[in-house]
Amino acid sequence: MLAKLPSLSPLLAMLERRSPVDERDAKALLELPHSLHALAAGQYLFRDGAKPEQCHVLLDGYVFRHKVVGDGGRQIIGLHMRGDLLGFQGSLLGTMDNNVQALTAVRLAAIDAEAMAELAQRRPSLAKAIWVSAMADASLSREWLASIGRRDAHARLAHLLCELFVRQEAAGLAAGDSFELPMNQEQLGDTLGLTSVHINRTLRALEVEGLISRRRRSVRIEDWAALKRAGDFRPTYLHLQEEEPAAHATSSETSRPLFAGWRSGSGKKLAFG
Amino acid sequence: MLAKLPSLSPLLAMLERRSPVDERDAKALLELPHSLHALAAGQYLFRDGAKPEQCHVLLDGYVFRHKVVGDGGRQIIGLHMRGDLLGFQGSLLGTMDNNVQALTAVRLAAIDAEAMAELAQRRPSLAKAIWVSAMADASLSREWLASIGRRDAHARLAHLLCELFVRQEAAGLAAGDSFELPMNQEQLGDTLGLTSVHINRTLRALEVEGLISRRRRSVRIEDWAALKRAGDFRPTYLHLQEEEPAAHATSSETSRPLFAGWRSGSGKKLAFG
DNA sequence: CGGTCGTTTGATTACGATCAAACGAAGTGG
DNA sequence: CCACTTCGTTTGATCGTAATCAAACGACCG
Repeated sequence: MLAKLPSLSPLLAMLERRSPVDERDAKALLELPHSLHALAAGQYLFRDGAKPEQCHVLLDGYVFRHKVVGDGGRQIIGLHMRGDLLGFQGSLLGTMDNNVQALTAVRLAAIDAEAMAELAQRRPSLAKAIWVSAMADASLSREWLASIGRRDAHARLAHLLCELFVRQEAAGLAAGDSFELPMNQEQLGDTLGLTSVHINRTLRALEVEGLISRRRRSVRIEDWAALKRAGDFRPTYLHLQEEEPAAHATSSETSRPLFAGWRSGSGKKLAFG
Repeated sequence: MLAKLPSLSPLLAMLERRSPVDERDAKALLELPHSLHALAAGQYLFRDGAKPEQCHVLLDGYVFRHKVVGDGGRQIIGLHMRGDLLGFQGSLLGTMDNNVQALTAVRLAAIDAEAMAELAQRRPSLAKAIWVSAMADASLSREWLASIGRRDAHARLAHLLCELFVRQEAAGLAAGDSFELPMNQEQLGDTLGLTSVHINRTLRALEVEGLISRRRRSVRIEDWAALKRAGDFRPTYLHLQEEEPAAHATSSETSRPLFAGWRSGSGKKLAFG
């Protein structure tokens, strides 16, 4: 009955990017009842403390999650783009512990969370795919944690730009070597734990070093290798199938030393496994 | 057939702390085949880049996850204690993107990841409980992100101490108003994105302010209300059933303003939902 | 053409890093 | 039982990255 391209196909595409979905399950997913909505930039999808009963599939535009700390500071803890599933975790946990807000104008499809959970229970390949996408999401948070905790402003910003580029590319949103930076400098600061002033200067630095150039909200990558190096960017944590251009052997990850920082006296290591 | 207390009961207890598990499913879980292991402090459970085929239930001791960034710095991205399930996410994603290492001497049970996943597929209440615990884990990362990004050293440390206390209490590990701090000051620094020197001074500050006292690796909470205040600690993000002593109305979370930091011109807010 | 939002730049401050060294506790071997 | 070692904690002095405060500038909009 659905006309040409089903509304939920961006969700399916996102899931299939990380885990195969068999044909019957795909069909069932696309036929899930849903309603379409449009939001202006700044509107909330979920608020901290809310009890979500629907989850949303992001069809177009950008969305961010954030937490507000005691002194009024805001930390952006996640960015979402086309295909991402929002609020599924909140519906499982019962209560949202963060805010989800539209970064740009946004189109989305709302699905009953119960129906979603029930479908996942009956469709193993879908359940797996949703699991994998949720775990990949968590993986992003952990990489951000490492970035904010242990990289300086320059590397942090370079890392975020790399991530945005690769994710947009994977979602079919990046054109060539340019991508959209859907946030202003204050929001960038709140994402990286910096101030907007410092973002401005750091952005400028990346530009004069010849790593990127900007025009309005669009960023062009002038030197991908150098940007990756500056940001210490290794895309494994994104858990996307395709491993980037090439020249990036995954096996090298496995053979890294990894003993850095541990100086316990207990002689034997690796006795387990 | 199982003698007295089944080995996997800490896992079941952890799951039931967040989501009910019905009796048949609980029994099936406890009967999962597994092998028991002991590790010394410093040994690795999983390494970045590994492809785990087993997951581990932590029976005793403490474990931490960490990432190593380009310049050799280490960021600790998670702490685990009795009952926690480790490596399930890694087995789903196929490749570990962080290291999991014993913080103290540790006892654990290893379960075949396939068997675990299959059991979850056949046992709805278990599947739900595992989902919820995984999502709660992700929720912790997000709170840590907010803490490292937007709280100063003093608040960050106070927040971590609050979290450790509440989690140990929930796991039945905290005695009265004292709890174990299973890490040294360098590890605390790597957890909070600070140096060990600064941890030392901040710890001292919390002590002279009368919020805590210490003896060896044990911390006693001298003023819980003040410590929570100092750390901006609101335990919602832990997603534990019990909501702490009392005097903490969850509904107050819902009614907070939450507009802080957003200054978009697009007049209407909250038009959605 | 004023008004608002976002970007850019400058001057100063401060929080936490870094460097360095002494001290204390626990374990080891003579 | 006491040197001796090792690991962790503590303290001091100085440095540097990023915050803060302040203001001008630029772009878009009605």
